[in-house]
Amino acid sequence: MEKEKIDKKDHILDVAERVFAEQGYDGASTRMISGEAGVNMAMLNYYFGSKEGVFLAIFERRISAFQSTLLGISNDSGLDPWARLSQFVDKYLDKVINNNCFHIMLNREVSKSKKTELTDKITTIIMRNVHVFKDIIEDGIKTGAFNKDADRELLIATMFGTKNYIVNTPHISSAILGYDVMDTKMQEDKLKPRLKNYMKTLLKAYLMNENDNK
Amino acid sequence: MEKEKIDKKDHILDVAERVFAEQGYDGASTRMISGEAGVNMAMLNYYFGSKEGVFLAIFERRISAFQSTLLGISNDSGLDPWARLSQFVDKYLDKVINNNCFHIMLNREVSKSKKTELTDKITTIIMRNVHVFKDIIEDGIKTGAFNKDADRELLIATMFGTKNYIVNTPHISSAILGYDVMDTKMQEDKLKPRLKNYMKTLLKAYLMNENDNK
DNA sequence: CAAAATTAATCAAGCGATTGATTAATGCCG
DNA sequence: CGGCATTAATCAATCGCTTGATTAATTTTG
Repeated sequence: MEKEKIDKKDHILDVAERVFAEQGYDGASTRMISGEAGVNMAMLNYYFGSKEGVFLAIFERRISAFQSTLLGISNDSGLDPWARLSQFVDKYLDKVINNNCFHIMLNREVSKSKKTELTDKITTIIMRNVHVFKDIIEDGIKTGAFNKDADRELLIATMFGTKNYIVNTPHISSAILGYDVMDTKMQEDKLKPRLKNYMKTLLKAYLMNENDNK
Repeated sequence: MEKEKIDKKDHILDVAERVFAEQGYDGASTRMISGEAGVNMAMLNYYFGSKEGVFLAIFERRISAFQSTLLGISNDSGLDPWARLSQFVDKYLDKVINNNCFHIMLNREVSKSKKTELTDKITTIIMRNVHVFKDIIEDGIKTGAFNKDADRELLIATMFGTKNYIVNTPHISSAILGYDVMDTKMQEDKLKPRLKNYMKTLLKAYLMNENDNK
């Protein structure tokens, strides 16, 4: 059959990513995942070694692509700070909303207040994104383009926190916005442009207004 | 023994709240909770009926106090919009940071993308806080105090999202801020005043600046 | 003593993981 | 090419363990 023969491993990871986002890591069982993926349970261990192996494999798959996206932004050092920041917002929000299941899963696990090997690993990954953003902000402050007494660290919380609120708690944000934020078409037509525009307006208001931030 | 005889039920709920925040609902076992609370496992079911009963009892205990806090703010209709907003930020952040374990636990469960009876219940609770905030914003826009083309819905995401980012992912925010955000003393001395001040500056910049938000 | 509180022991169900057997795919050699 | 050997993929069955919950017996309390 000449039809699309998507890789079976990839298919399992797609399903697992969704189920982990739906139920959480502990709430999702290997039987659930294998059942919904239409494969025998033993295949998960055959391919990925263990349940945690499946979880980590989902990471491996997403991270590399994400890293290259980020690096593409921070390397455009020819641009002025605001253009770089603007580009970061656009590309970052695009990527995150496209991979919303992954980011729900990721942030859910890191919100355990007890440190584990896994939360440490996730923390490291997230901090890479944070540093790209922070570097742009600090560069802008240094060159005088951005307000010098802006709170850089808490602005990070606002940038990623706003995004998380929309993406990670879909029931809440859907109720607030009035449409299903998990729906792909809605994301493209409404959510993405609105969120991008809002985020840039907010950042500009805080970083580039005339008032003293005190 | 005349020593402090704090209610045993309350003690169990205190411990359970912390363990749920540390491990998540599914990750926390009844043996863990009873063990750390120093009571027999069967006592959980004796007092609260089931594991879910413990979870819900934690809610009951926190919600009523929280509601009165919120109502106290929205009823101060003599104040101008900015004063009300400012008061909301202060009181809300105080309350949330004091009960950080509860809010970690709460947001963690609602970030499951699959709807359940429990996530619906939590969504309803969270939406009450959201409406208090939204009413203040809309009132301010109506009276002309706030920028008329501000995105009210996404500003909600920023207000609660920024807070969540700091409170719910303590490993991340501690790494960014350079101190332990779970430490009570640090919260009082550094986190609370800084976050309150930042949040109000950010809101003012977005809602009350001169530039057109387009 | 009677009621409430507390305990250890036990239960069925579900968990992740492994097993050994079976089938499908691939490689190798004459 | 054709037949055998080797590897990869898949399966049902089951392992040992942990889970949340319940029991029946015991202790504490008023």
